Amino acid sequence: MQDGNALAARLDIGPDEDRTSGSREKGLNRVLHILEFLHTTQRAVGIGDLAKGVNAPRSTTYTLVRELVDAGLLEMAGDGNRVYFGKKLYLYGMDYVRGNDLLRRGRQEVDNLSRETGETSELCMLQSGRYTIVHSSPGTRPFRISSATGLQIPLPWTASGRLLLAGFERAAIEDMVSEDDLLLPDGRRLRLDDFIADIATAKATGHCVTSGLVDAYTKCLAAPVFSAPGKVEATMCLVVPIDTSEAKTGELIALLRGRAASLSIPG
Amino acid sequence: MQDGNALAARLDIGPDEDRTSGSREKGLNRVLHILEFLHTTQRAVGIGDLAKGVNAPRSTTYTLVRELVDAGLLEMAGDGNRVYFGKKLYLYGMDYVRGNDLLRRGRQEVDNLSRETGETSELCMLQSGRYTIVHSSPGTRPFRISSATGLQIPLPWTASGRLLLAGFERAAIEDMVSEDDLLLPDGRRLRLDDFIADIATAKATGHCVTSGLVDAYTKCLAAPVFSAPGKVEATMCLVVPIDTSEAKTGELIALLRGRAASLSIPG
DNA sequence: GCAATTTGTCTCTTACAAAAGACACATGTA
DNA sequence: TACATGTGTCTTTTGTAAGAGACAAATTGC
Repeated sequence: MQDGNALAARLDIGPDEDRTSGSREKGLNRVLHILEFLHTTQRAVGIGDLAKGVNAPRSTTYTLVRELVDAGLLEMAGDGNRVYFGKKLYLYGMDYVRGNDLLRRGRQEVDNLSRETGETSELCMLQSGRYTIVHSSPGTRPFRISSATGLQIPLPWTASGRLLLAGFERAAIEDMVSEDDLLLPDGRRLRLDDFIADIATAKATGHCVTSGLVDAYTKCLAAPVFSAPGKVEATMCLVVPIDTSEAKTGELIALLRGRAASLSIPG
Repeated sequence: MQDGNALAARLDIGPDEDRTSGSREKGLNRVLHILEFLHTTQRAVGIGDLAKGVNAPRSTTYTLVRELVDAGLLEMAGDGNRVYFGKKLYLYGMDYVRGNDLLRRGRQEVDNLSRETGETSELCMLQSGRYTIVHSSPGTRPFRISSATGLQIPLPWTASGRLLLAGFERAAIEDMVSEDDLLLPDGRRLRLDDFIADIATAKATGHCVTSGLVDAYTKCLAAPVFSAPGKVEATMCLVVPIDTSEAKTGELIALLRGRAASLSIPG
């Protein structure tokens, strides 16, 4: 149970396409791709399209979908011949929540925070080496940037990303961050060394602010939630207008840090 | 899309043991068993125990668990070498909720109902041929019978079961109800014909009440939620003390029917 | 201290699942 | 009327994943 080593978070399902040849794939992998595909499309999909989407043979896809539907992981969507996630997945998901204090309390705290501040608030975690918005609660502003729950964003684009990587070795970080990830939405390219420096700073100060990284109009404030001394399990973050005053920003950060700390493991 | 036929809901994952010989199983099936096993145990499980639990070869189990953990469907539980559901399943589950108006509104309505009445309230659905508590909200009574979400109970034991089967042919009902299901917790055996008669009554009156069926102290009131005229998609139910007065019961049923109707598809 | 059990990783074999592709039947559209 | 496009179900073939078993290392128990 050596736990310090860098092999902790390896994701080998390869995003998608790099399966160049139509090589034979394990059924389970096909299923994982199917689930992931449905997650990204966020809507019921025809089986034909699904086959294309995960680029699997039609026949195979039909078989797998039938099995998954029988098992309740997928359901035929009401209208016709489309499939989407099924009740079973919901039930398993609730089991996860039930077994996970942090998530349960975190969701609560995020909802509170966004209600109290009026800003969009999010709970973020590392999910197989990627930054994931686990729960978010929209603010009351007319224009809110809504990042869907479950969205995966490159780590370097976010304040939370910098905090989440606080505990990792350089090698592990290099593993998790691809070249593409360093290319910001506005076209600038972040240098890996700068990113790693940011991480160190974030670790030291105990919070992180990024301005105009994912889009030009927002600032992102983040604070770490610890599951053990030094181990960042999650972050809470607030998304505020980029022109929010220094003073106000400071206030919010203080609030955020307090809440995040209250979620952390006692010690 | 013939939908009247009885083959609709067949669950062939066979509970567990009847796999007499060590016949070779598809990986996907093993995975489905693993998920189901974790769902029933409701706690993190060691991989060895898991292999025993789903009675699969250890080597296979290790392989599958590793793949599932890499994919994020499972997670190694904090303490050591146990696994439980992972964040991915939570995310997929939330996708399901998002894509499912009924569930989303139903959860809300159930929460309201239990808050207003002080009684335990539940949203129930048919899940691959079995009765499932999809969401429940505990009442304020000192002794509350808490049936965990996701619990699967034999259809004949419940008021909701009678409503959920309202649209089905006799043959389909026979398919879904086993001999064991007809044996009530108190040892009495329900006759299938009586059960089917109950279903007809429930369909006609638009609600259903059962007294002391799952336990001797409670009454269960249920009302149907329709997804189309005649098609019962779900039920809402209230669990109240068995000695609740006729008058009070009538009141609650009226309330319940109203709420359930409000969830039903417009028509 | 030495057994007995459990854990995690490896190798090798063959039973069998994934894939290819043919088929029947709908659609829509030039 | 022909012609493309999509859907759902077959059968056949073959590449490989599931499984048996052996192993070292870590945990137990007595």
